[in-house]
Amino acid sequence: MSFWLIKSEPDAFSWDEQVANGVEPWTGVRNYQARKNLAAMKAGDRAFFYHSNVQRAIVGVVEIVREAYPDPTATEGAWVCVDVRTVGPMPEPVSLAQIKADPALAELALVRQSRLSVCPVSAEHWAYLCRLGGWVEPA
DNA sequence: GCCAACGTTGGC
DNA sequence: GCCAACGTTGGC
Repeated sequence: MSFWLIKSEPDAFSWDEQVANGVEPWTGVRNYQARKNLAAMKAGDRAFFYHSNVQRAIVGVVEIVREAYPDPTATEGAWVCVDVRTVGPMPEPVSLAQIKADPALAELALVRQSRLSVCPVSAEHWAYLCRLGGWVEPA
């Protein structure tokens, strides 16, 4: 299983909307590196849901339930999307400031390449971030 | 609102 | 194929 981090501007699509919708097509990615990451996702992989721009924090966890398929919102070009399902909220959202201040997270793609909207997360970083956020597996 | 980083486009 | 101009993203 692989781990990821996906970004959304809360003004465009927020965690609250993700929770309300349950399963959501993750569309609108128009960057080749991000597309490569989307295409590498497998059903059952997990991703952090990150709020960019106004909140700048990991606010929840989602699971990939449908692997890459053509993005219906793309009017040109071979862009793809995946479907993600809400797993649960981070009990204590992990802020970007907190991540940047932590030497153990210096190698995180989120930090190294701030503009990439779909980033891989190593298993070690995943476990570490889950601890920081007080993540508990839902029953 | 500003600016830095970075991706894309287009002229040569 | 290089590089300048420009657009977009995202942190501050």
